[in-house]
Amino acid sequence: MKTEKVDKKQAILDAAEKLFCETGYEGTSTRQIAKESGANMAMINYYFGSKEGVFVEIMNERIAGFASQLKIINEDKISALEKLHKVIEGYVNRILNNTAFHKMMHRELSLTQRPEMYDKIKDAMSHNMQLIDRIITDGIEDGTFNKVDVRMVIATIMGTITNIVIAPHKVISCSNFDLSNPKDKKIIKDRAVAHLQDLTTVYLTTKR
Amino acid sequence: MKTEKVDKKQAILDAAEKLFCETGYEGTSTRQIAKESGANMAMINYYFGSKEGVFVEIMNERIAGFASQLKIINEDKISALEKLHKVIEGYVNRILNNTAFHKMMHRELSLTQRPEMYDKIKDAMSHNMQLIDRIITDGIEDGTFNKVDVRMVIATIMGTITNIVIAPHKVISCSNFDLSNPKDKKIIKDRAVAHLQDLTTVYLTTKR
DNA sequence: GGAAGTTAATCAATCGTTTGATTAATTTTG
DNA sequence: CAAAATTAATCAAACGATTGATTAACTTCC
Repeated sequence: MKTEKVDKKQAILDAAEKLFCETGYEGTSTRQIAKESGANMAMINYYFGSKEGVFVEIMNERIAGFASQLKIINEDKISALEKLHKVIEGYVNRILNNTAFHKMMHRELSLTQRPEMYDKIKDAMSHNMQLIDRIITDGIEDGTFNKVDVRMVIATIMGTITNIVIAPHKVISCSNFDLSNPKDKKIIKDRAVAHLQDLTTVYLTTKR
Repeated sequence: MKTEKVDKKQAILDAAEKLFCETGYEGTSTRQIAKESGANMAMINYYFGSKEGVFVEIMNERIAGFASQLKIINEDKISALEKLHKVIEGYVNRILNNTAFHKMMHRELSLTQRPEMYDKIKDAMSHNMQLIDRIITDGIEDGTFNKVDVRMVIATIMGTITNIVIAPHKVISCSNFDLSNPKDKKIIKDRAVAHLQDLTTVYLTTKR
């Protein structure tokens, strides 16, 4: 008997992430998840205990993948500006390669009903923020960067990317544009990186 | 007999907006709305036809208040940069004075289940975007602004503000900070306006 | 044969909505 | 003017449908 060994557990996670992204956590029923993943409803509770268990698992999985990526940058013997540009490129890439999850995460940040999840996301983000904060602060202290409102600059960098993901129509008015299309995604990625690198270069290093 | 004539209809709208913001549309039940507003459950359908009717009414009310505000700016005989600074100040003020609604609107943008609502929000935003687009484009054409990726600059301005509203912990790490506290809100407002005006000034007008 | 995986059937709880009745205010009529 | 008719507002109760979760039986596999 050749059962197609597509891991049911993973299929549930994938389907749930897709649906949670599209219609929200409360807007998605366990029956939808079961149908979309091809698993029986009871499998959700069998593997994850509850609907929220699925959600928590997705978030934990993704957040774990967060931290492992940006360590090396800060050890390179390159200028603060180059470091920042590397971070921007990495950040844009990761977020635009995971737009569904990023939307989900951001939406969860704007709700109050799962405080533990809010804190978890906040902690995961603050890690990245501290990295950027350190890069910019170092640049200011060694005189290569202007004195700026560091946290606001970070909010600008992250906010720009998030805004592009959630409201791409702001950037591309073309109606048949689709972020899930690899070609369109590449275009947006390049534009976002170019813009943010240019912006930070001018704003942080222009003598005035 | 002087019954306290607090309009039940408005009470429902107020309660619903508060709850929709805190726990999302799907996460809020009509029973909660009824309880919070002090109205009977049936009044929701009596006045608005359905739960979604309440939601649509809230959005329409708010979006209507949107358009009426920014007309004058573009007629002033002031420079493109001054216009942009005025727009930034107005935008920051409006969004930080309506953080709850703005969160709700932004969350709705990231969902796919109510396309008409998505389009409605998109249209309301595009109006403002065209205004900013025009200001920057004019500045570029008359030579006072550098040639930049206009839509990306807009995404940066709007994204920064949205990011501050939804994730204020990024800007203020102080734990007992509260955006609903007028004093704290004023501080954030001023910082956001100062940052964005400084950023746009440097980025758009620095000769290079 | 027993642990792990899978299924259909079922559970109580909650969902948004509707109902029929009642009250209070307003308008019409004699 | 006052009785009658009409309207708007409000209520408790109930509706059918759906929710997340659980059960118990069945299958698969080592």
